[in-house]
Amino acid sequence: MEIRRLRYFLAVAEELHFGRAAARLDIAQPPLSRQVALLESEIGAELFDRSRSQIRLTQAGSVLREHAQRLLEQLDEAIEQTRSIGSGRAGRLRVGFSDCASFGPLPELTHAYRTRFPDVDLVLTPYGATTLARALIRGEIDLAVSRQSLADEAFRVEHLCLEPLVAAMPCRFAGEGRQLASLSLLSDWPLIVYLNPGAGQENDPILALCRSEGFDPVQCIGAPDMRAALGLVAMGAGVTLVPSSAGAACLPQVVLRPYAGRNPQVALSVGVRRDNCAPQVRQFLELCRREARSEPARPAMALLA
Amino acid sequence: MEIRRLRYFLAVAEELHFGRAAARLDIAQPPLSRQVALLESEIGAELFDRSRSQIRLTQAGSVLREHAQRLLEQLDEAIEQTRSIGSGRAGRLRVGFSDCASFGPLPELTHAYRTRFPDVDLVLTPYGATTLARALIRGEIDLAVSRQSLADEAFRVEHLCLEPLVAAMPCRFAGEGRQLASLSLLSDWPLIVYLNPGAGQENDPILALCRSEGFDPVQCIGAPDMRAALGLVAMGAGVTLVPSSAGAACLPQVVLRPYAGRNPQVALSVGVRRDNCAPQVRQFLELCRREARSEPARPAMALLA
DNA sequence: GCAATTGATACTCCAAGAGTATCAATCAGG
DNA sequence: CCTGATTGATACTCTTGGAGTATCAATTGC
Repeated sequence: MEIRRLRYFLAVAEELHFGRAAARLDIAQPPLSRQVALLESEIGAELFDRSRSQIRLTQAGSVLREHAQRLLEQLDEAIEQTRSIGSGRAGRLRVGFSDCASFGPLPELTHAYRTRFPDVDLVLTPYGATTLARALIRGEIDLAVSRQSLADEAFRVEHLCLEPLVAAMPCRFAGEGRQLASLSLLSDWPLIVYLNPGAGQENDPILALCRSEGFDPVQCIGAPDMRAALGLVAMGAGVTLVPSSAGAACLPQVVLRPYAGRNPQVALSVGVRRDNCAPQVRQFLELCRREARSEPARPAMALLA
Repeated sequence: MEIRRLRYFLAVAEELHFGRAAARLDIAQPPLSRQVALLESEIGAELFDRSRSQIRLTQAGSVLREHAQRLLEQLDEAIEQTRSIGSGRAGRLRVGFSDCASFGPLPELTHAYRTRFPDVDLVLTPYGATTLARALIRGEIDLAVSRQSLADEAFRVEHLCLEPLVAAMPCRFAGEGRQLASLSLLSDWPLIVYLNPGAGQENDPILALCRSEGFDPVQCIGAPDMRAALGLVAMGAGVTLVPSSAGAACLPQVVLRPYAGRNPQVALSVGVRRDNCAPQVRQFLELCRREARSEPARPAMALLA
């Protein structure tokens, strides 16, 4: 059974005239007659009553016509839907993000993507820092957005943006100035670290930064994520460093202060499995790159305005 | 788009292995790869992720697989249904009958047909004597069963059975004997005629029979159908002649009496348009012929037993 | 690093579909 | 009742496209 025969049959069933049907199909009449006859012998049923000059559908032909019409419509629809998904206009995109990625450009990016691709089902799932990479490896998500490094052979990682770090400290610790003259001014308070909760605190990049600035904090407190770290700061437990965009989620008891000196420009990065070449992924990443170009990282001072 | 490509694609989607899929389809692997590639370029979407040694379905492929599976099932079902109707195992058969055809072999015939072809929707519609032939001409029914003659160039007519006529008279008119010595014994009572209500009474075959037996009834009363005629007999309005099988519908005030002499053996006939070669019609008529052979008309005396 | 597996490619061959010419049957009109 | 027109079927040829064989390239597992 070939679709062509159904199409030919349907044309004849609608025109009830081999000549007109052939013209509509843009073929000659004899092959049309032949194909319909082949269809009839294939099914084993007369589809047309040719006893008069005006042909008519038999019962069997009438039923087949309805089926054929429905089938061809469904086929077109299936192809169109498949094409949409293949082009990235439709389908599904699963983005996992670690908690501290909620701040920064991700909300705007997802909004832009949804606006550009309203028929894609964008599934956003928060993950803990340790489970995000695993979800990406297992294929539970297509994209992983995180501030942690997603270094893995199987991943391709792009930076969404680079943000300077700023000091987060309780209001009552904070001095007058808008900017800390040096990061070492924080050395008297406990340092709250949170970036790699899975790994040991000793490897934390914030702690490493402090050491490179020439001091060791009096104490090091681990927190599972940035939000928890800011909570600890609000409670006066210590100080920490956060990306400047974290200001959006800052608690009233906390002030953010840029500081002079070396600033490692913490990155928000997006990871994707190298073997994932889904158009939805590709287009999301392209959108990321465009946004990154058009909207450079806000200067650290902006959040104090 | 050709069905073959969908079948090939589905095989690969299920096996996730071109070699095994090709073996299942009983073709070589290269043409299978080619056809799948052609399907992909036709749709304009990658259907398989071939980046690893183990191929996988893409989103688009996964969606197309579901559609293809459903479509192919529906196609098979459509063909099977069409085939059933074309063979006469399923479909619809519209039988019209005039009232007086309810008596005689029609009930048993329809029952036998329904038993033999349970999937055919047998539509039985009663018609008045005048509307039956019109319905057949218009194609509103496939078969017309009637005791009237359905003579028309466009019809093919077969006799279902021949039945002797018997006299129907009110109990109080009836004499002692089980059989009338002669039809002319009825000459003193009004004759009720009903066979051709559309045509004039003068052409009624019952009246003609009486005349050929050598008498004119004292009066001639028209009735629209046999049931009405028997009602008139029950009310003592006169006498009539009915097919012997009418005993089944006889009222208690009426007795049926065979009579000696010429009996025109009224026929129950079935008419069909010559251009109607539907298998349901053909098989119904074949059933009629078989029944007619296996069950000859009951002798008139039987109904008195 | 090498052998094995697996899908893609190049090329040939054949079958099936499409075109041309023509026939047969039906129907309308004189 | 005959004739011409219409319409679908048939015979034959040609071309397109699908299938087979041989082979290559890439990936994977030992």
